[in-house]
Amino acid sequence: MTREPEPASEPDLVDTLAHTAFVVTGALTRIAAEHDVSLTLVRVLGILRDHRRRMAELAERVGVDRSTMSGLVDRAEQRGLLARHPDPDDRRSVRVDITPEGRALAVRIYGQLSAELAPLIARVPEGRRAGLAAELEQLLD
Amino acid sequence: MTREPEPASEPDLVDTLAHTAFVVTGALTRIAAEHDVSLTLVRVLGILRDHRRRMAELAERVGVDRSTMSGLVDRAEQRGLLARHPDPDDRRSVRVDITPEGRALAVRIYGQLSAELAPLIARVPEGRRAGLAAELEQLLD
DNA sequence: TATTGTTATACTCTATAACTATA
DNA sequence: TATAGTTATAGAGTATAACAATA
Repeated sequence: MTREPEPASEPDLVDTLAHTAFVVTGALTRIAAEHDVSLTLVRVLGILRDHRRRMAELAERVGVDRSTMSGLVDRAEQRGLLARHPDPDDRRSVRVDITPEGRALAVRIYGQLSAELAPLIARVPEGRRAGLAAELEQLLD
Repeated sequence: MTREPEPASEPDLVDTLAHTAFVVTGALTRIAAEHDVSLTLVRVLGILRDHRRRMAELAERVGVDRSTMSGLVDRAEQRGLLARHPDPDDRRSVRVDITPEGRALAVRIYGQLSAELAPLIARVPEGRRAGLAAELEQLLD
Protein backbone atom coordinates (compact mmCIF):
# COMPACT_ATOMS: atom_id res chain seq x y z
CA MET A 1 0.00 0.00 0.00
CA THR A 2 1.26 3.44 -0.93
CA ARG A 3 0.72 6.40 1.36
CA GLU A 4 -0.11 9.82 -0.03
CA PRO A 5 1.54 12.39 2.20
CA GLU A 6 0.27 15.36 0.18
CA PRO A 7 -3.40 14.85 -0.55
CA ALA A 8 -4.25 17.85 -2.70
CA SER A 9 -1.47 20.42 -3.01
CA GLU A 10 2.00 20.29 -4.52
CA PRO A 11 4.14 22.25 -2.10
CA ASP A 12 7.40 21.79 -3.96
CA LEU A 13 6.10 23.23 -7.19
CA VAL A 14 4.25 25.96 -5.30
CA ASP A 15 7.45 26.96 -3.54
CA THR A 16 9.29 27.00 -6.83
CA LEU A 17 6.63 29.10 -8.50
CA ALA A 18 6.78 31.57 -5.62
CA HIS A 19 10.56 31.64 -5.85
CA THR A 20 10.33 32.26 -9.59
CA ALA A 21 7.86 35.06 -9.03
CA PHE A 22 10.11 36.78 -6.48
CA VAL A 23 13.18 36.59 -8.73
CA VAL A 24 11.44 37.81 -11.87
CA THR A 25 9.37 40.46 -10.11
CA GLY A 26 12.43 41.65 -8.24
CA ALA A 27 14.40 42.05 -11.45
CA LEU A 28 11.56 43.84 -13.19
CA THR A 29 10.90 46.14 -10.23
CA ARG A 30 14.57 47.12 -10.12
CA ILE A 31 14.72 47.73 -13.87
CA ALA A 32 11.53 49.76 -13.70
CA ALA A 33 12.97 51.88 -10.87
CA GLU A 34 16.05 52.58 -12.99
CA HIS A 35 13.67 54.16 -15.50
CA ASP A 36 11.63 55.91 -12.78
CA VAL A 37 8.46 53.92 -13.29
CA SER A 38 6.58 51.51 -11.05
CA LEU A 39 6.03 47.82 -11.67
CA THR A 40 2.36 48.57 -12.17
CA LEU A 41 3.07 51.09 -14.91
CA VAL A 42 5.41 48.60 -16.57
CA ARG A 43 2.54 46.14 -16.67
CA VAL A 44 0.21 48.77 -18.11
CA LEU A 45 2.74 49.61 -20.82
CA GLY A 46 3.03 45.89 -21.61
CA ILE A 47 -0.72 45.52 -21.91
CA LEU A 48 -1.10 48.62 -24.10
CA ARG A 49 1.64 47.51 -26.46
CA ASP A 50 -0.85 45.10 -28.00
CA HIS A 51 -4.26 46.74 -27.56
CA ARG A 52 -5.79 50.05 -26.61
CA ARG A 53 -7.81 49.55 -23.40
CA ARG A 54 -10.42 51.31 -21.33
CA MET A 55 -9.62 52.44 -17.78
CA ALA A 56 -11.77 49.76 -16.18
CA GLU A 57 -10.16 47.03 -18.28
CA LEU A 58 -6.69 48.16 -17.29
CA ALA A 59 -7.59 48.28 -13.61
CA GLU A 60 -9.15 44.84 -13.75
CA ARG A 61 -6.22 43.24 -15.57
CA VAL A 62 -3.58 44.74 -13.33
CA GLY A 63 -5.61 44.11 -10.18
CA VAL A 64 -5.98 47.62 -8.78
CA ASP A 65 -8.93 49.88 -8.09
CA ARG A 66 -10.13 52.22 -10.83
CA SER A 67 -9.23 55.23 -8.73
CA THR A 68 -5.69 53.91 -8.47
CA MET A 69 -5.50 53.45 -12.23
CA SER A 70 -6.87 56.94 -12.71
CA GLY A 71 -4.01 58.49 -10.75
CA LEU A 72 -1.43 56.25 -12.39
CA VAL A 73 -2.61 57.23 -15.86
CA ASP A 74 -2.58 60.89 -14.77
CA ARG A 75 1.10 60.75 -13.94
CA ALA A 76 2.02 58.67 -16.99
CA GLU A 77 0.10 61.08 -19.20
CA GLN A 78 1.96 64.05 -17.74
CA ARG A 79 5.18 62.27 -18.64
CA GLY A 80 4.00 61.65 -22.20
CA LEU A 81 3.92 57.86 -21.88
CA LEU A 82 0.16 57.39 -22.18
CA ALA A 83 -2.73 59.37 -23.66
CA ARG A 84 -6.45 59.47 -22.89
CA HIS A 85 -8.95 59.53 -25.75
CA PRO A 86 -12.75 59.61 -25.71
CA ASP A 87 -14.59 56.42 -26.58
CA PRO A 88 -16.97 57.10 -29.47
CA ASP A 89 -19.12 54.11 -28.52
CA ASP A 90 -19.63 55.04 -24.85
CA ARG A 91 -19.23 58.58 -23.68
CA ARG A 92 -18.63 57.46 -20.10
CA SER A 93 -15.53 55.55 -21.13
CA VAL A 94 -11.95 56.64 -21.66
CA ARG A 95 -9.58 54.82 -23.96
CA VAL A 96 -5.97 54.75 -22.92
CA ASP A 97 -3.31 54.60 -25.63
CA ILE A 98 0.42 54.13 -25.38
CA THR A 99 2.41 56.95 -26.99
CA PRO A 100 5.52 56.40 -29.12
CA GLU A 101 7.57 57.47 -26.09
CA GLY A 102 5.73 54.96 -23.91
CA ARG A 103 6.30 52.23 -26.46
CA ALA A 104 9.99 53.01 -26.69
CA LEU A 105 10.26 52.83 -22.90
CA ALA A 106 8.41 49.50 -22.83
CA VAL A 107 10.78 48.08 -25.44
CA ARG A 108 13.79 49.23 -23.42
CA ILE A 109 12.50 47.82 -20.15
CA TYR A 110 11.37 44.44 -21.46
CA GLY A 111 14.57 44.19 -23.50
CA GLN A 112 16.60 44.77 -20.38
CA LEU A 113 14.59 42.07 -18.59
CA SER A 114 15.42 39.64 -21.40
CA ALA A 115 19.07 40.52 -21.16
CA GLU A 116 19.15 40.06 -17.39
CA LEU A 117 17.30 36.75 -17.49
CA ALA A 118 19.46 35.39 -20.32
CA PRO A 119 22.13 33.99 -17.97
CA LEU A 120 19.44 32.20 -15.98
CA ILE A 121 17.81 30.77 -19.07
CA ALA A 122 21.21 29.61 -20.26
CA ARG A 123 21.24 27.12 -17.38
CA VAL A 124 18.39 25.22 -19.00
CA PRO A 125 19.52 22.97 -21.88
CA GLU A 126 18.60 24.66 -25.13
CA GLY A 127 16.46 21.74 -26.24
CA ARG A 128 14.33 22.00 -23.10
CA ARG A 129 13.53 25.73 -23.16
CA ALA A 130 10.55 25.58 -25.47
CA GLY A 131 9.16 22.62 -23.55
CA LEU A 132 9.56 24.42 -20.24
CA ALA A 133 7.81 27.50 -21.60
CA ALA A 134 4.99 25.34 -22.97
CA GLU A 135 4.49 23.56 -19.66
CA LEU A 136 4.38 26.83 -17.78
CA GLU A 137 1.90 28.36 -20.21
CA GLN A 138 -0.27 25.28 -19.89
CA LEU A 139 -0.25 25.81 -16.16
CA LEU A 140 -1.14 29.50 -16.47
CA ASP A 141 -3.98 28.88 -18.92
CA MET B 1 21.53 27.95 -44.64
CA THR B 2 19.57 28.52 -41.48
CA ARG B 3 18.97 32.01 -40.11
CA GLU B 4 19.02 32.75 -36.41
CA PRO B 5 16.41 35.42 -35.70
CA GLU B 6 17.09 35.49 -31.94
CA PRO B 7 20.83 35.59 -31.41
CA ALA B 8 21.15 35.64 -27.63
CA SER B 9 17.86 35.89 -25.76
CA GLU B 10 14.88 33.56 -25.46
CA PRO B 11 11.87 35.88 -25.64
CA ASP B 12 9.29 33.15 -25.43
CA LEU B 13 10.57 31.79 -22.14
CA VAL B 14 11.14 35.34 -20.85
CA ASP B 15 7.53 36.24 -21.63
CA THR B 16 6.34 33.09 -19.92
CA LEU B 17 8.45 33.74 -16.85
CA ALA B 18 7.05 37.28 -16.66
CA HIS B 19 3.54 35.93 -17.07
CA THR B 20 4.17 33.41 -14.31
CA ALA B 21 5.51 36.13 -12.05
CA PHE B 22 2.43 38.31 -12.60
CA VAL B 23 0.00 35.50 -11.88
CA VAL B 24 1.74 34.23 -8.77
CA THR B 25 2.56 37.68 -7.41
CA GLY B 26 -0.98 38.82 -8.08
CA ALA B 27 -2.44 35.90 -6.16
CA LEU B 28 -0.06 36.38 -3.26
CA THR B 29 -0.65 40.15 -3.13
CA ARG B 30 -4.40 39.60 -3.03
CA ILE B 31 -4.13 36.93 -0.32
CA ALA B 32 -1.81 39.16 1.68
CA ALA B 33 -4.27 42.05 1.43
CA GLU B 34 -7.04 39.79 2.75
CA HIS B 35 -4.91 39.41 5.87
CA ASP B 36 -4.00 43.12 5.95
CA VAL B 37 -0.33 42.66 5.21
CA SER B 38 1.83 43.74 2.30
CA LEU B 39 3.60 41.46 -0.15
CA THR B 40 6.88 42.63 1.33
CA LEU B 41 5.86 41.58 4.83
CA VAL B 42 4.74 38.21 3.48
CA ARG B 43 8.21 37.73 2.06
CA VAL B 44 9.79 38.74 5.36
CA LEU B 45 7.61 36.26 7.22
CA GLY B 46 8.64 33.58 4.72
CA ILE B 47 12.32 34.33 5.22
CA LEU B 48 12.07 34.38 9.01
CA ARG B 49 10.24 31.06 9.12
CA ASP B 50 13.59 29.36 8.56
CA HIS B 51 16.17 31.67 10.13
CA ARG B 52 16.41 34.67 12.42
CA ARG B 53 17.91 37.56 10.41
CA ARG B 54 19.46 40.94 10.98
CA MET B 55 17.75 44.06 9.63
CA ALA B 56 20.36 44.61 6.91
CA GLU B 57 20.07 40.99 5.76
CA LEU B 58 16.30 41.26 5.49
CA ALA B 59 16.47 44.50 3.54
CA GLU B 60 19.05 43.06 1.15
CA ARG B 61 17.13 39.85 0.52
CA VAL B 62 13.82 41.57 -0.05
CA GLY B 63 15.38 44.34 -2.10
CA VAL B 64 14.40 47.43 -0.10
CA ASP B 65 16.33 50.13 1.73
CA ARG B 66 17.15 49.58 5.40
CA SER B 67 15.00 52.54 6.37
CA THR B 68 12.07 50.90 4.61
CA MET B 69 12.67 47.66 6.45
CA SER B 70 12.93 49.56 9.72
CA GLY B 71 9.44 51.01 9.30
CA LEU B 72 8.02 47.72 8.11
CA VAL B 73 9.39 45.89 11.13
CA ASP B 74 8.02 48.68 13.36
CA ARG B 75 4.48 48.10 12.17
CA ALA B 76 4.79 44.30 12.20
CA GLU B 77 6.19 44.45 15.70
CA GLN B 78 3.27 46.58 16.88
CA ARG B 79 0.97 43.91 15.50
CA GLY B 80 2.84 41.16 17.31
CA LEU B 81 4.08 39.44 14.15
CA LEU B 82 7.80 40.14 14.58
CA ALA B 83 10.10 40.95 17.48
CA ARG B 84 13.42 42.79 17.70
CA HIS B 85 16.20 41.38 19.85
CA PRO B 86 19.71 42.65 20.51
CA ASP B 87 22.59 40.86 18.81
CA PRO B 88 25.09 39.74 21.48
CA ASP B 89 27.90 39.59 18.90
CA ASP B 90 27.47 43.13 17.53
CA ARG B 91 25.77 45.81 19.55
CA ARG B 92 24.97 47.82 16.42
CA SER B 93 22.84 44.98 15.03
CA VAL B 94 19.26 44.00 15.63
CA ARG B 95 18.01 40.48 15.19
CA VAL B 96 14.48 40.11 13.94
CA ASP B 97 12.49 37.06 14.99
CA ILE B 98 9.11 35.81 13.88
CA THR B 99 6.62 35.43 16.73
CA PRO B 100 4.23 32.47 17.07
CA GLU B 101 1.48 34.77 15.78
CA GLY B 102 3.62 35.73 12.81
CA ARG B 103 4.40 32.11 12.09
CA ALA B 104 0.73 31.16 12.24
CA LEU B 105 -0.10 33.96 9.80
CA ALA B 106 2.68 32.83 7.44
CA VAL B 107 1.34 29.28 7.50
CA ARG B 108 -2.17 30.52 6.72
CA ILE B 109 -1.06 32.74 3.86
CA TYR B 110 1.28 30.27 2.17
CA GLY B 111 -1.30 27.53 2.67
CA GLN B 112 -3.90 29.65 0.94
CA LEU B 113 -1.47 30.25 -1.92
CA SER B 114 -1.01 26.49 -2.28
CA ALA B 115 -4.76 25.98 -2.32
CA GLU B 116 -5.29 28.68 -4.94
CA LEU B 117 -2.50 27.42 -7.19
CA ALA B 118 -3.62 23.80 -6.91
CA PRO B 119 -6.08 24.04 -9.84
CA LEU B 120 -3.30 25.50 -12.01
CA ILE B 121 -0.84 22.81 -11.01
CA ALA B 122 -3.47 20.19 -11.77
CA ARG B 123 -3.17 21.11 -15.44
CA VAL B 124 0.36 19.72 -15.50
CA PRO B 125 0.47 15.90 -15.73
CA GLU B 126 1.34 14.53 -12.31
CA GLY B 127 4.42 12.78 -13.60
CA ARG B 128 5.82 16.08 -14.93
CA ARG B 129 5.41 18.24 -11.85
CA ALA B 130 8.62 17.30 -10.08
CA GLY B 131 10.54 17.68 -13.32
CA LEU B 132 9.07 21.11 -13.96
CA ALA B 133 9.96 22.22 -10.44
CA ALA B 134 13.50 20.89 -10.87
CA GLU B 135 14.00 22.69 -14.16
CA LEU B 136 12.76 25.95 -12.70
CA GLU B 137 14.99 25.65 -9.66
CA GLN B 138 17.95 24.92 -11.91
CA LEU B 139 17.17 28.14 -13.73
CA LEU B 140 16.88 30.15 -10.52
CA ASP B 141 20.12 28.77 -9.09
C1' DT C 1 -30.71 51.73 -11.55
C1' DA C 2 -26.13 50.41 -12.96
C1' DT C 3 -21.69 51.61 -14.86
C1' DT C 4 -17.53 54.64 -15.98
C1' DG C 5 -14.36 57.53 -14.45
C1' DT C 6 -12.73 61.15 -11.22
C1' DT C 7 -11.77 63.43 -6.82
C1' DA C 8 -10.92 63.79 -1.78
C1' DT C 9 -8.96 61.49 1.90
C1' DA C 10 -5.98 58.63 4.59
C1' DC C 11 -2.53 55.28 5.13
C1' DT C 12 1.29 52.25 3.58
C1' DC C 13 5.44 51.75 0.95
C1' DT C 14 9.46 53.61 -0.63
C1' DA C 15 14.05 56.09 -1.06
C1' DT C 16 17.19 59.95 0.29
C1' DA C 17 19.59 62.36 3.64
C1' DA C 18 21.10 63.16 8.16
C1' DC C 19 21.92 61.29 12.50
C1' DT C 20 23.63 58.13 16.61
C1' DA C 21 26.00 54.26 18.24
C1' DT C 22 29.25 50.79 17.52
C1' DA C 23 33.02 48.36 15.05
C1' DT D 1 36.58 55.42 8.71
C1' DA D 2 33.03 52.21 7.90
C1' DT D 3 28.81 49.83 9.18
C1' DA D 4 24.00 49.02 11.50
C1' DG D 5 19.97 50.96 12.41
C1' DT D 6 16.72 54.86 13.08
C1' DT D 7 14.27 59.14 12.08
C1' DA D 8 12.49 62.99 9.25
C1' DT D 9 10.86 64.06 4.98
C1' DA D 10 8.63 63.78 0.61
C1' DG D 11 6.45 61.43 -3.05
C1' DA D 12 4.13 57.38 -5.27
C1' DG D 13 0.82 53.63 -4.73
C1' DT D 14 -3.20 52.03 -2.78
C1' DA D 15 -8.30 51.54 -1.36
C1' DT D 16 -12.70 53.62 0.33
C1' DA D 17 -16.31 56.72 -0.15
C1' DA D 18 -18.74 60.18 -2.53
C1' DC D 19 -19.66 62.27 -6.72
C1' DA D 20 -21.09 63.60 -11.86
C1' DA D 21 -22.04 61.94 -16.36
C1' DT D 22 -23.82 58.49 -19.15
C1' DA D 23 -26.06 54.03 -20.24
